[in-house]
Amino acid sequence: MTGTTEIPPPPWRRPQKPARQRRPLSQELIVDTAMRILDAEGLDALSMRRVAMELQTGPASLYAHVANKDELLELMIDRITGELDVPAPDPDRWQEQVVEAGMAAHRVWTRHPGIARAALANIPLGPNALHYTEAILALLRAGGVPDERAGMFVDRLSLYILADAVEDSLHRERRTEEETRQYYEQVRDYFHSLPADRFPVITSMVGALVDGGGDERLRYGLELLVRGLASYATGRRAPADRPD
Amino acid sequence: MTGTTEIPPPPWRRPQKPARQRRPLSQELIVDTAMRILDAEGLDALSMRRVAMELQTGPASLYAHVANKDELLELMIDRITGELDVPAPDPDRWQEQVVEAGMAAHRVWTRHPGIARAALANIPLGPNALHYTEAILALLRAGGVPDERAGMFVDRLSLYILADAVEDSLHRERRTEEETRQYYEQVRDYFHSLPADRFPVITSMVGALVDGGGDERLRYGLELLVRGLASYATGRRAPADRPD
DNA sequence: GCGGTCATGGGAACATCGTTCGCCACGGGC
DNA sequence: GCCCGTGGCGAACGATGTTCCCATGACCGC
Repeated sequence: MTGTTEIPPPPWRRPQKPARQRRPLSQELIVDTAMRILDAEGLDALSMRRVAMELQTGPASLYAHVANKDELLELMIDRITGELDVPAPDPDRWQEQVVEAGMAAHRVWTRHPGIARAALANIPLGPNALHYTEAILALLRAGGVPDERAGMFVDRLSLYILADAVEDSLHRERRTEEETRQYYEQVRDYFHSLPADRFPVITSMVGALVDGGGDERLRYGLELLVRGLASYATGRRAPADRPD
Repeated sequence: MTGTTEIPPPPWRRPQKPARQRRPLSQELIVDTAMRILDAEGLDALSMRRVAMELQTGPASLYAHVANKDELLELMIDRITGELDVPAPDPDRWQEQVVEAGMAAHRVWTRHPGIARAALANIPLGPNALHYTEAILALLRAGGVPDERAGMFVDRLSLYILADAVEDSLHRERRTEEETRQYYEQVRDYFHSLPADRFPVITSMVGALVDGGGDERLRYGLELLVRGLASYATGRRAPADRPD
């Protein structure tokens, strides 16, 4: 804060003072910059030193507002959890709603490249995560899922979504889009080149093994989980549980 | 240079030569010792230096037999994949068989603490992994699952198993058995202390959220996936797909 | 036999990383 | 008006994966 009765600064000292501007360095500011680095360059580029540099200071300064890197990651994860959104329950469409919510959550995680890796470590329990859990549970309850089933289901669901996001980030980080295509081409050829007598099943179904992009696989897993949950329903069959 | 006409070694230098025994340092030997360290102290303790120290040499020596740490991890993962086992297909029990195979695979991964984290990065494609995939696919085919479904299913199944193993290892590494119990106690209390008007669903089903150990949760997820897969069956209902 | 070549073995160093130590400057309470 | 606590931060510590460069020793063509 520049005082009210400031003396006219000597001209040759002029450029130094504004460069040394008093940036009040708070936990929020630190998380802000960390998020910016994460979104732009991924988790591997996020180091304490990098954050400090962005704030034009040394790494030691951060530790006054953040216990360590793990806490910083937790704060970031909690903030990201706040971006998760769940639709209002529609009992007739609960299965599709759960699948769509899962797809949306996956999109949120991959929007911040690599952070899913850290999120897998700390089960989030902040207010944002609670709201999300509450909303999913409401969806399930509206669909008639008994509580004992629903409780564990949300746990398994978020584990699956995070795992897929982690896998995505790990693959994306070492290959470009084009290299990934070539890689899958090679895998396909490799499968085809296998001896059919030792791998009769694999060689006869290469297409089913390697076809399908990330989104398709993700959705398939979500559907497996949801239909599995629906299969426990005792009396009435859930609406979407018909053969296709 | 020790010439051909070697002078008789001084007695006090004697014990040095056998200690400096020529250990021929091969890729297999490196993987062996790395596995020993992993099993005894976990993935975090596994560093190039640690492996080199165990072999009484410097870290640089390893790079003649192993391109880098990632390749070493890949070799270890491939070896571990060889421990995976799948029962011979019994068409009447294919659902239980898949679940049991999943539980067994999880046991293999957690027997080598932390390695699942690395396995999530590199989808294994070595011969051992192929045999495993082949066996699971045979199980599914015997159960009457169409190929297009089965292909993606094995992918999702192993992703889920690995994810659960990763979660386990991450939690186990920061807390002892007793601390974990206390931790869950705290979570339970925390859930109970939440305002019921803002979190009506969560507060009314705390038990369903926190109860159940790791194995129970793992099995539940496996059953979700398998029952989900069975629900696609068009004609006949799969044997185990009855309400309970 | 013998000299040269080349892969293996390894000591030292480099570039990072997360984190801690100790000092500096400032600002509000006695 | 002094004084002490606290935020800021340069420097350093210990660890990591990896590379440089040199010594050693075995093999191979002459």
